[in-house]
Amino acid sequence: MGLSIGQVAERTGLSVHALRFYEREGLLADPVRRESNGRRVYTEDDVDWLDMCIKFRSSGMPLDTIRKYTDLVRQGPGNEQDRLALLRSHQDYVSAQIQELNECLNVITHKVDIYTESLDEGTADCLWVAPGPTDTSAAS
Amino acid sequence: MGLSIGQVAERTGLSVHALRFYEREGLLADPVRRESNGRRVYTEDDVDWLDMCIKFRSSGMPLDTIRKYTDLVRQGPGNEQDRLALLRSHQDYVSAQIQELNECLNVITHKVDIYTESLDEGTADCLWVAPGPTDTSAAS
DNA sequence: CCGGCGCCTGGACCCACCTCTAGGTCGTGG
DNA sequence: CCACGACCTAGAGGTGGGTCCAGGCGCCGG
Repeated sequence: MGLSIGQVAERTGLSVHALRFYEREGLLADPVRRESNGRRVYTEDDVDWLDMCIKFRSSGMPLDTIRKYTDLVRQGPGNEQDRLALLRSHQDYVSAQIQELNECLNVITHKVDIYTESLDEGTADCLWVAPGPTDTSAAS
Repeated sequence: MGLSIGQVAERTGLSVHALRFYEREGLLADPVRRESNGRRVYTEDDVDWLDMCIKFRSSGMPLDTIRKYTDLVRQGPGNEQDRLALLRSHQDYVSAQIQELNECLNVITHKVDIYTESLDEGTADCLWVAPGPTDTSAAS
């Protein structure tokens, strides 16, 4: 049931270094148990928590905010509104990000299409393309 | 028709510093014209190009890659396949990002829902929630 | 008994991406 | 005439998020 840091690294995809780093940074609810020799022993719950942290991170939550959330959880019941607020705020952030990325994707796809067409038709000229929908102008 | 760096900053949302920085980094197709006194004069096309760079950046394209793209464009016609490859690759990258963000959003939304329910029902207990769909366990 | 692995710590380092500073030039308005 | 604000340059500094290294321990197989 106890996992070594190496095993956790393998499961989570985080490096051993990063795992220690995250711990130092206070991102783990409990500071990880140790064997008598000082080696870390992780539980499955630790791994679950880390997976969540990874989701947070990969959706752009700064370590600092993860730490705040962790602190709230560590404090135990009673601050659920705070946790919820934090989560909701991140939820909004992620939604906004997705929207922005979709816009970017549109622009890029538009450009890809133009290049593709031009190449298909051999008219590899006039590839100065603006991001606008009605293109008459400059710069691509 | 000519815009000062300050005006461009305002339009693009980039800082004056960032605009100079981008120029130094070779992200502008042409190295920006100058007035006799050395001040930069931007055209509308420059702004369009910058807007595109911003789209690239905000979708995670590193400056380095933007520079490569810029170089290709600067070289003129003949390398459209290369440009297209670069764009397609970024397109894939952005799509992947969107997918990942959607997964993250699901997880977060799931947690938000759980907290919301619990708070609604006053059962502000047992909020140890795992990211999995069938939650029986630990850590949130 | 030795080599090698996996782990430990603290701190130095790195990278991308800006941002800010110092020190200076114009040009305009009061 | 002088202050002010916008601009210029080169280069230093800062931030976030790790990565890596030196130096060391404990255990295991050969």
